[in-house]
Amino acid sequence: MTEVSQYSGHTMSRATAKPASIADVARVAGVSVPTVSRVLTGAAKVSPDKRDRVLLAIDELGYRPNGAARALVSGKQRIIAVMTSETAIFGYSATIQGIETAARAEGYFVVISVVENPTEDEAQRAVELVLGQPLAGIIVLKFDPVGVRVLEALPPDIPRVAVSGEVSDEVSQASIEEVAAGEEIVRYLLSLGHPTVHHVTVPASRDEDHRTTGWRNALVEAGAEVPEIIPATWDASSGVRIGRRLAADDSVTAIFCGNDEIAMGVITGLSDAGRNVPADVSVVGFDDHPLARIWRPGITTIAQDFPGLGRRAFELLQAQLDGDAAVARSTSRPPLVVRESAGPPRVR
Amino acid sequence: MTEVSQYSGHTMSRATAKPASIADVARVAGVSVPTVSRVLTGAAKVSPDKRDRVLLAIDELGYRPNGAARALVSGKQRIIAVMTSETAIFGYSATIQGIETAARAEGYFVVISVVENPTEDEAQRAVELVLGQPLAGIIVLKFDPVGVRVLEALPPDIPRVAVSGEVSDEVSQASIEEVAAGEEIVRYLLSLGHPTVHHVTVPASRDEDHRTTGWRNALVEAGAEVPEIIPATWDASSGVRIGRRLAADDSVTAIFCGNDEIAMGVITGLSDAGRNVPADVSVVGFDDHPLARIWRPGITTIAQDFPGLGRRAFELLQAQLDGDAAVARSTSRPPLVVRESAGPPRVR
DNA sequence: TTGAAAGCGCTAACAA
DNA sequence: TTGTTAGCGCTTTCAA
Repeated sequence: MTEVSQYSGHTMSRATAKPASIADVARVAGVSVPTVSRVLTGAAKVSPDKRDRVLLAIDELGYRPNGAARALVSGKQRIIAVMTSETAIFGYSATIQGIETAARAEGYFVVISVVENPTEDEAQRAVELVLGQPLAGIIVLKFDPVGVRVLEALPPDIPRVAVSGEVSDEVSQASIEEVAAGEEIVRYLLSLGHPTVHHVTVPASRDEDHRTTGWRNALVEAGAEVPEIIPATWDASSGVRIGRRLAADDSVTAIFCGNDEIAMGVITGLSDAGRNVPADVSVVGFDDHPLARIWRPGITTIAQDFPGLGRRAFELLQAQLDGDAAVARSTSRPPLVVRESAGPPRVR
Repeated sequence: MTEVSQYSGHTMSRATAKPASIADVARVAGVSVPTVSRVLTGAAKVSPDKRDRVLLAIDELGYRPNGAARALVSGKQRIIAVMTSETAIFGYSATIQGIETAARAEGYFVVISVVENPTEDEAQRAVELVLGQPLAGIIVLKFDPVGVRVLEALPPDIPRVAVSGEVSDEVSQASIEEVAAGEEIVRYLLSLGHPTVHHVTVPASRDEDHRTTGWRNALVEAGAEVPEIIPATWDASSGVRIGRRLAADDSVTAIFCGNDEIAMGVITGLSDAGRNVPADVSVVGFDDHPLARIWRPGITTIAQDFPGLGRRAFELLQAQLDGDAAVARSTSRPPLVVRESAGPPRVR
């Protein structure tokens, strides 16, 4: 139920009158245009007298410099685009937040460009549109196939950084060592005495994402059976359905989920079906979602530092903007966080 | 632990060579600049012959129109700024997502401007910086005090829309009927037989936020005692501490939380202290967080349509951009969603 | 259908 | 210290 009401009136001038230009200010202040510019930018000395008149005129006219004109003449853009398939999912929004914070500290703004489908066409169109804006550079979130397509569609002469995804020596990249982290959490489960570890995945940027590779590595290394992968969607409810299904299978004693929200869903599904976590089944996640700590049982997980990831991506981009042409890579190793959702298997 | 590695090489040209201009294209194609422009914009007929040569030249040079120049000459900006204190918290990110989706459909981009502290100074500085960008208009998220400050700092001649917060007839506003929703969920609790309802709040845009007003209204209307308000932070862990504390108080049988994440925290705190939800204490939230459905017990809550809220905000802004100077308001009534976290009080 | 000319709002280079 | 001149890259008259 939505309602829209109208209040005509008192703001008629807002959209109609065109904004004051620097020439208007110059006229009102009785000085030349460059003098106004000098006051604005502080690039050169202006006599106190004229400076005051300029400031007065600016105030009187409510003048603000035109960003497009400034960008045009200076050739410096202060906007960077983040191209992504998602903005509201935890990992994405936390990464974007990290980018924004780092960018803001350096005087840059972040524009969001969402590309919904991983098709060549859509990526192409999105890239063309976004390049129509006055951009300094682009950060591509490559958590999923959309990022891959976007990177392919990007022309070669624009500064860009990839976040996560496949390693490449063509493009600078900020990432988290997911393979090692996946190995670590699976080894941890194995060390608890589980014969093997089942794996529920979230949608990935390619056939197999890095945490899945880590899972497989650890299993093979331990000589454990490698069960079939169970795919989930980004929606935690898909985890619930999977949990209910898995509850019926007695051979399932440990489950490694692609992220914490899916882990929560799986735990809920398991509990709904009468299985206790971690007494009957151990479940671990990935990411360290803000709610992972307050969930009961607390979710054992890998603490991905998404804001830090975003910050590192921005730093890599900034290096390019400052003229450093080298392709660079920034990685970090996320720690295992042990809580209560995993334990030894029930002795049978 | 972060590691940065450098791969010098093959991309040296990227940052150095300056991009091709429309004049370059004209020269290569052997036509005049306006002809290239005509091909680009499709504004006028161009002979197939020249058109092909232009297209070829564009391709050869990897030419892309300069966004700043276009914005300057056309006077039309395609970027709208969202000014907010937060981007990663559920309600904020879901609203921003709604704005982005609606904006993208109309060919606009969204730039994020985060203002961390609700001080006049910081709001002023943020507004000045963001207005230095080529913006079409601004959407201010007024879920908290930052939005209020930002709105005060905004010059009068820029198109703007407020999302949520205090009603005003100075500025267009998209909001959700929180007062009525707050009343409804508290009445629901009262109808279950609870003598009164305690209230845990999240940080608000003013002394008392709308859902709190609704809570108070419903209590007063029913002649129930109005307990002291318990403030929480945005962090769900603060809810856990509050839940533990409240567990000791036998008079607390129903708790209305400012959002679902706090409700989850409170439930966890209550459970940690040995109290059962909803058998011993009923707890309800607000927002309908994606995890509210899979939490156990499922959280009874108010389903705020944040993406819809964002969409409506954009539509209001677009009306202004299209020359409609009237101040308008768009509201919607969010429904109560009954799950399992609330029930009748235990008979004593 | 095409090109020449003008101009968007601003900053930078040059003289005065 | 100041003003004049030029020019950023593009679109939009205006003639031809």
